[in-house]
Amino acid sequence: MAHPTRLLVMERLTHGGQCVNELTALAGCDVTTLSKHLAVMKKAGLLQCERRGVSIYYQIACPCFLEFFRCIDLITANHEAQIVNCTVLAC
Amino acid sequence: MAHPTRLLVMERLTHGGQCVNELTALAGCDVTTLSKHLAVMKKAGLLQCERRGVSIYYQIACPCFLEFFRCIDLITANHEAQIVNCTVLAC
DNA sequence: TCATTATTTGGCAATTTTGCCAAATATTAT
DNA sequence: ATAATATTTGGCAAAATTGCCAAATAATGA
Repeated sequence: MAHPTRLLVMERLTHGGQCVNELTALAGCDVTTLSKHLAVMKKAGLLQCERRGVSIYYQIACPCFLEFFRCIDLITANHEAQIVNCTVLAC
Repeated sequence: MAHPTRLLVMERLTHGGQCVNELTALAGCDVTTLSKHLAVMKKAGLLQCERRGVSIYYQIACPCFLEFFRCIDLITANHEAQIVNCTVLAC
């Protein structure tokens, strides 16, 4: 999951399911590239997908994943603060 | 952080700080390899370190990181359950 | 000071991951 | 059945990461 494109997709999916097409536009890469990213994350258990007509919608498989992003945001915010102000903040 | 050795180290560090030497023994790789892993995670803001005499102790920089592991454990447990029993479990 | 132990850094070959192309598969509408 | 749209798969070159060696740096104790 530690790939910029994958993180972008995951963060987008925390706001609701999306089809491959739309995620591709968001990521700005080839559709086959994104499809493979999605396949890897699905296999890992991070995503589920369901077909709706002609499109396939991906969504996050585990609600607790939202906490993960909150954690990451706190870590990076904390880290920035350390770099900029040289102070350690509780997070 | 998405590397087996790094995950192993991070999980170990959730139980308290450790010096490079001990973490190396745990990971079973060259000391220089582990040192580089630690440097990367420190630079990313995941770890802090402090010298105590001759050794350098690394520790997790952000308490909320514990939630992350809980989340990952839930995802993988859920995923296993889906593979084995073909049922979707709440997590 | 010198030797010893702990850790980091530079360098580089080996491995792994990524990303695009071409082709295949699946669904829907005509 | 055929065409059009959406997605996946196979293949492979390019890019990134990893891991070990040799050497450097840091602290401690004799």
